[in-house]
Amino acid sequence: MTTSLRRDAERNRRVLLDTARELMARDGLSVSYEDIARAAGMGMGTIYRRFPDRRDLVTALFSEHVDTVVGFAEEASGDPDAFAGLCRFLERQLELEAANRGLGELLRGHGGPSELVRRARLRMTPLVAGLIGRAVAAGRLPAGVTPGDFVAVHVMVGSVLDASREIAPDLWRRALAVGLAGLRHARLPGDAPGDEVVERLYNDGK
Amino acid sequence: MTTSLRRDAERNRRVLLDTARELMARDGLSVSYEDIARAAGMGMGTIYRRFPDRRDLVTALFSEHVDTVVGFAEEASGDPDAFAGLCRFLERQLELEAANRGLGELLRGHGGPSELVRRARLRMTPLVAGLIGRAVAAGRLPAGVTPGDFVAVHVMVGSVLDASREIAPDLWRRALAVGLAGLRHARLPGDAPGDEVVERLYNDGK
DNA sequence: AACGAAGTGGAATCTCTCTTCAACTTGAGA
DNA sequence: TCTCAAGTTGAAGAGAGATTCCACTTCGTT
Repeated sequence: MTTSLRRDAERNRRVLLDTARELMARDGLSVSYEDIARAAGMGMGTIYRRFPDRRDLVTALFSEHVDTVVGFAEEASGDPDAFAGLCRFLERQLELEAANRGLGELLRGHGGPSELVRRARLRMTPLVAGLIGRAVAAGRLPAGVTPGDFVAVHVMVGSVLDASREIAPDLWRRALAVGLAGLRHARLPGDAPGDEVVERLYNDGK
Repeated sequence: MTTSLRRDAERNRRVLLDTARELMARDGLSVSYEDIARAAGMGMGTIYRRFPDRRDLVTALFSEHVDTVVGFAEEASGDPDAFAGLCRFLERQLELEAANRGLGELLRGHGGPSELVRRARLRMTPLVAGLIGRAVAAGRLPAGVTPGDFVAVHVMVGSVLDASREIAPDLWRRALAVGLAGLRHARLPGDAPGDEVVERLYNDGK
C-alpha cells in the first residue's frame, strides 16, 4: 500500500489538514502555504512535501463536503414536490457555503477548475434536470428553464454571499428568495446557457 | 490654471488616456501600467508621472460614463411607469457594463472603493428610492423592497455578466430577467440590507 | 545503540508586478 | 541658437508570495 507514513509524519499530516481546513473555511482557498504552516507550527517544507499541488490539499479537505452536497441533490430528487426540492437543495448548499468560505469558492470555481467538483456536477446535473422537468410538469416552473439557469442563480446568490458574509451573514437568503422567485416568474429571454457556458459560470469566467 | 503641460506632454497624455480606456474596457481596471505604457508606445515613467495614483487615471477615464449612468437614473425617475423605469435603468446600466468591463468593475466596486462612484450613488440612491416607492404604491413591487435590494440584484446580474461575458455576452439579460421578476414576486426574508451593507455589496465585500 | 530512510525547517531563490529614479531628450522662451 | 525646466525612459529596487533545497533531526528496524 502506498499509505505508510511514518507515525510522526502521519500526525503532522493530520494537524496540517485540520489547520488548513480551519483557515480555508474562514479565509478561502488561497490562504498562503506560509500561513498554514505557521498556524500548524511547522515549516513550509512539510506542507510542500505532503501537498506539492494545492489541488491535492483542497481535494483532501473538501471531498467529504462535496459528497454531502451531492447527497443533498439526491435527497432533493426524492422530494415529491420537485420545486420545493430544488429550492431546498440550493438553500442547503448555500448554508454550507455560508459557513465555509473555501467550500463556496470551490463549488463556484473561484480558484480554478477542480476535478473533484467537475465530477460532482456530473452526478448532480441529471438530478437537477429531472427535478426541473418535474417542476415544469407540475406547473411550478415555466418551460424553458434549464439546469444552466439554476447554475446562474447559484452564482448570483453566491456573489451576494461573498460580498456580504462578513457584515450580513444572512443576506444571501434574501438573494436566494429573489433568485428562486425570479426563476418561477421570469420570462427568460435569449438562449439557455449551454454546457460550455455553464462550465464558465462555474469557473468564474475562466 | 494648473493646466499647462508642454505640447508633447499633452499629446502623450491623450494617447495614454485613449490607450488605457481601450485596455480597461476590454480587460478591466487592473491592466498593468506596463501594458498600458507598452501599448501606448511609452515608458512606464510617463504614465506614473501623469497618474501616480491609479484612481486618478480611472476617474479621468470614466467620469463621463458615470455621469451617463446617473443620467439614466434621472431619466428613469421621469418614467410614469416607475417599475418599468427601474427595469430600464438597470438594463441600460448593464448594457454599458457589458460593453465595458472596466466600467462594470468600477460601478460594482471591484478594484476598490471609488470616490467618483460613491458620489454618483449619493445622487442615484434617492432617485431609486423614489422609483421603488412609486412602484410599491402602484402595486408593481411588494412593500419591503429597498434600494439595497436593487443593489443586490445589480451585483447578482453583474456576477453572471462577469462570468459569461467572453462566451455568452447576452446571458446577463437572462439573469436580469430573473432578478427583476424575483424582486417583484419574492417574499423577502430577513432584514433589508442597511447602508453599510450596501456599501459592502458595492465594494466586493471589502 | 547504530544506521539509513524518511521527515523537517526555513533561508535562499524565483517570479511577478508595482514603483522609483538618475541619466538622457526635447520643447519653447530669451 | 542656446538654455534649462519639463518630460521621458527603462533598468533597478522593493514587496509579496510561491517554491526549492539541503543540512539537520527523528523514527523504527536490526
